[in-house]
Amino acid sequence: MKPTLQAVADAVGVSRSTVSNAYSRPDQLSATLRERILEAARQLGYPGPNPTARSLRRGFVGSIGVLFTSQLSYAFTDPFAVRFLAGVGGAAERHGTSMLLVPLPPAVTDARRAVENAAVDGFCVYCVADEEWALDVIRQRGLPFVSTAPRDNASADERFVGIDERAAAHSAAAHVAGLGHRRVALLADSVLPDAPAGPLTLAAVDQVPHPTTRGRLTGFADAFAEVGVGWAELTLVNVPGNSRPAAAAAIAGLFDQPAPPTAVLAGSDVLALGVLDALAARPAHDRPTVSVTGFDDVPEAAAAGLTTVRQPAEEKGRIAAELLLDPPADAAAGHVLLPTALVVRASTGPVPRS
Amino acid sequence: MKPTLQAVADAVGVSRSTVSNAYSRPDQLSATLRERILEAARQLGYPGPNPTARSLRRGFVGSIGVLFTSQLSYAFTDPFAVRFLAGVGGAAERHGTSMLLVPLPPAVTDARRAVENAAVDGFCVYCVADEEWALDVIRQRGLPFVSTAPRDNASADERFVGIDERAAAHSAAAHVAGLGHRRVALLADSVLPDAPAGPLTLAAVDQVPHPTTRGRLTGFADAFAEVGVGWAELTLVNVPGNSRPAAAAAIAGLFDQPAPPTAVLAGSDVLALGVLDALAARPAHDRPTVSVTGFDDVPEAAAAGLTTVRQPAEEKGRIAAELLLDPPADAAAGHVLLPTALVVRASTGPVPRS
DNA sequence: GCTAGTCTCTGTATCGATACAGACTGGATC
DNA sequence: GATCCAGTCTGTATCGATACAGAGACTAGC
Repeated sequence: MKPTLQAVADAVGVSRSTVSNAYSRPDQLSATLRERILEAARQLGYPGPNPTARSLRRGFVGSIGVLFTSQLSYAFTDPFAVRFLAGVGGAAERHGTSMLLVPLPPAVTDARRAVENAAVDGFCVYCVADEEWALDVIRQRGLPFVSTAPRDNASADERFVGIDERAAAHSAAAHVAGLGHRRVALLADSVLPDAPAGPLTLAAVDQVPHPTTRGRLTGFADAFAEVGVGWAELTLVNVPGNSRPAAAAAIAGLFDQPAPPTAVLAGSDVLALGVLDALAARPAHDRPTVSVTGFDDVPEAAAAGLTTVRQPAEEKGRIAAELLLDPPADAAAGHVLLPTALVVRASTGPVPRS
Repeated sequence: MKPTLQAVADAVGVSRSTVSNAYSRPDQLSATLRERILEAARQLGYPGPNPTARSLRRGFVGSIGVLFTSQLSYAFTDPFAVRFLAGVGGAAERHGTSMLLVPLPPAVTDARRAVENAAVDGFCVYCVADEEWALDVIRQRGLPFVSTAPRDNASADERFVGIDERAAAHSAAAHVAGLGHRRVALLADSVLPDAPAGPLTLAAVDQVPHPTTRGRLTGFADAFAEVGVGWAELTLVNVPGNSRPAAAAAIAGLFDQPAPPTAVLAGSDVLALGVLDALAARPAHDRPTVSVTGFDDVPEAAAAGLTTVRQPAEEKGRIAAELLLDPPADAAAGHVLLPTALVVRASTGPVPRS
């Protein structure tokens, strides 16, 4: 059907190797012969070496995988994820490498298979949930990877780019505590798997399984412990899924309770924006003054006047891809902590006198 | 190094074929033998069939390519492109297919090579510039593709999903014309390749090379022709690149001219938002009242109160992927025109009395 | 004139799997 | 007891290229 490299070789009367060299190693043959070969290829409609066959023989593919442990369409909805992807894309582009986005089916068995079958040279693991099984598969395949979230049993030689979640969260909470807030709600995505939306009682913050969420909640708790507010006095609110409507729904009832929180610390900007939505949805005469903080500093946060913790999203993606594409010789350099900064905007203020 | 399928076969004492069947065709062997094989594979650390070798033999890859004729990092900056990608991603996910984002180097020779080398089963071509060369390569490779923008020499059997650019643009312009505007600027990205930012004189709209841009500009011109304003009376403004700052820079000087436009029709929301930025940047006492329209209805448009033409971005991506992944038997069904709608918001109003 | 060295090009082995035809069992059918 | 058949498994050919060692031809140097 489609001509192969052999067909071109036969047409020109040279060996297959020579045709291959005409494409991949121009210095291995004379310019005139090379031109003759390419011309013959053009005549025959030969589209160049088959990428799959070439990858098999060469032992690498020329593309890196990005793994989201969530719906692929969700990834494009999350502004932080999009900035991250932009960073990965930029680095990949500079490196002449493609990006493979691998959707993971809900069932773990199928998802494992998807990771096993991805034709890539390595993975950037952007996790929104527990992804240990995925790393197992990647290790088994012998592929390099970079993870972007802290993990409980990460080994020292694993490449990583991320932030100090706990310290970053602390900065936001300390700001809110400094404004005098003592009745505070902490809002986070999937605090416990399958927990319902709304307030959730948890004996200790250590029980939160997902390391990122645990890190942020711990940072929040740290800051309030410093002003004498213990974990048990904080209201923990679970949101199943990182979306504005979900956050709005989870928080809505809270403001109608006897002693409602005067501040809400959210584990992401998306959640925080959902809290602002919930407040905005109330009639003006029944709208409590609540301080709200987010996390990430996505583009929408600035427009909404949201106080938040900035982390460099695009940078994170860029560095993740670079750590993968040209690994530093020094193992320590493979562990990158990015700076974060508290960005104070209009969404936080002193406790209103009631 | 890493065990191959052969190694597993040897360990269990069966043929390579049988091990292959254990993975890919479980009905071809007894359940007990299959279990023995998978167990041995686990023992040996065999990560499952090599994706590349499998693809070579089977003749397909299990992933589709998305081609942007622009920087990959740019694609994630453009809100419309992001929604499009979300649509493609959702469809790919449902189909169990991966998405390969292929960055194209600036030089055409290199870019051709990139398209030749992409290991995919087909392409969604999201073009922001002339992409005929890319389609040539894809056709030569014998791969299916779906394009999402009108093309001048598209053949009837090519799959396509898009909108009636001209009619959609007409609806926006007719709205503005109906408000009484007669001094109007048309703003578009890359009207002519390499043209400088700012006003551009063009004898006729047919001279615009890019079909999408030409379609929209023609629609704008149509509506004004109907109220007696000819092409020559419209101010055409070129923006090199679809970004807010570029649009702001290109339009800025226009409002200081003798008879400034009372309305600006932009070829995309991003450009329109740039116009609003340019206006907002002026001191309040020197800020002309200008009606502005966009195109696409990206999420930011609603927040900015921008009058625009809505086209279903995510739907476009979804349908593009579906046309690629399960092609309709009927060729006519492979050509999908999506509906558009004029969304009137605060950014357009009657001509101010001066 | 002979050895070296450089340029080109060829031939064979190999990358790691899947497809497909066929061989072998053991029981059901008549 | 011969025939058929379904259920399992094997063996060989093949997918389309690249790597690498080596063969010829040709120039240079002494």
